[in-house]
Amino acid sequence: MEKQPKQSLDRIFFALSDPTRRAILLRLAEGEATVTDLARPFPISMPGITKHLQILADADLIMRQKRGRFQQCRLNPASIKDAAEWLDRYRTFWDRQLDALEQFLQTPPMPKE
Amino acid sequence: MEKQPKQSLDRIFFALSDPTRRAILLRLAEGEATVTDLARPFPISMPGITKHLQILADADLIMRQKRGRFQQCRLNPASIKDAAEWLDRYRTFWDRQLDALEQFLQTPPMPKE
DNA sequence: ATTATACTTAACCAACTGGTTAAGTATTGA
DNA sequence: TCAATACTTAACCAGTTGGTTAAGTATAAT
Repeated sequence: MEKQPKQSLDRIFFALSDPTRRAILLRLAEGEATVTDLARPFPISMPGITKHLQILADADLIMRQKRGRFQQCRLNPASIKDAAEWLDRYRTFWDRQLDALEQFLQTPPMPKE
Repeated sequence: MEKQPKQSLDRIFFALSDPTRRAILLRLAEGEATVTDLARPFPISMPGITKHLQILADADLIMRQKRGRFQQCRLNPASIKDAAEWLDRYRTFWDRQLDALEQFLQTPPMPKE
């Protein structure tokens, strides 16, 4: 049913659509952490956290690196920009339309000449 | 399994995670449109489009209004800002961490005294 | 009054999500 | 060497998604 491979933005926005994953990202914004660290605040089993991390990694929002027994997780600086840029582009259109709407609704305050 | 009601950001980011829905939003950024207008570019049945619009409306990204036979759809100026603000906040953290990382990696160019 | 238009609703389907428990795999500490 | 730690993988489950077709409901046009 889903034919073409999922686009990067699809995966990024989807990853951001879950509150646990957003909380993990905000935690990682303070610095890198192990999987157990990341799991601690949540009432979710370790495999559950592993799955969330997989989704974040698939979206290139985080990077992982094994150090001994520990898996260090940290943010990936590249990916978030794509989402922010899409929203910015969208916001530009949006503001323009909003301006047009206001202009339309509002009687000109004083004719220019 | 999902207990608490879905948060606004959850719905917004989820709505943005599908390319058809993002395309619909970009189309609506050019001005309001009917459901049939919106459906035209996509190889998707009308009920499929109706579902996408429902998801966009649930996320408060669009508003709908019946005019005769037609359903006029337009952007909702309020909702997108939430997503953009979350990303901005996130980006701030991100940049800060990126700076810290660069500072750490880089030998100080010249000792201060 | 009938027909065409512009949708929506209902019912279905395969695939995926977000969670679980149980079992497996490295690595470390004693 | 053996047990504990820090995970991951596998298998399962109920609910959701993204699509479908078929049928229903207003509204408009003839």
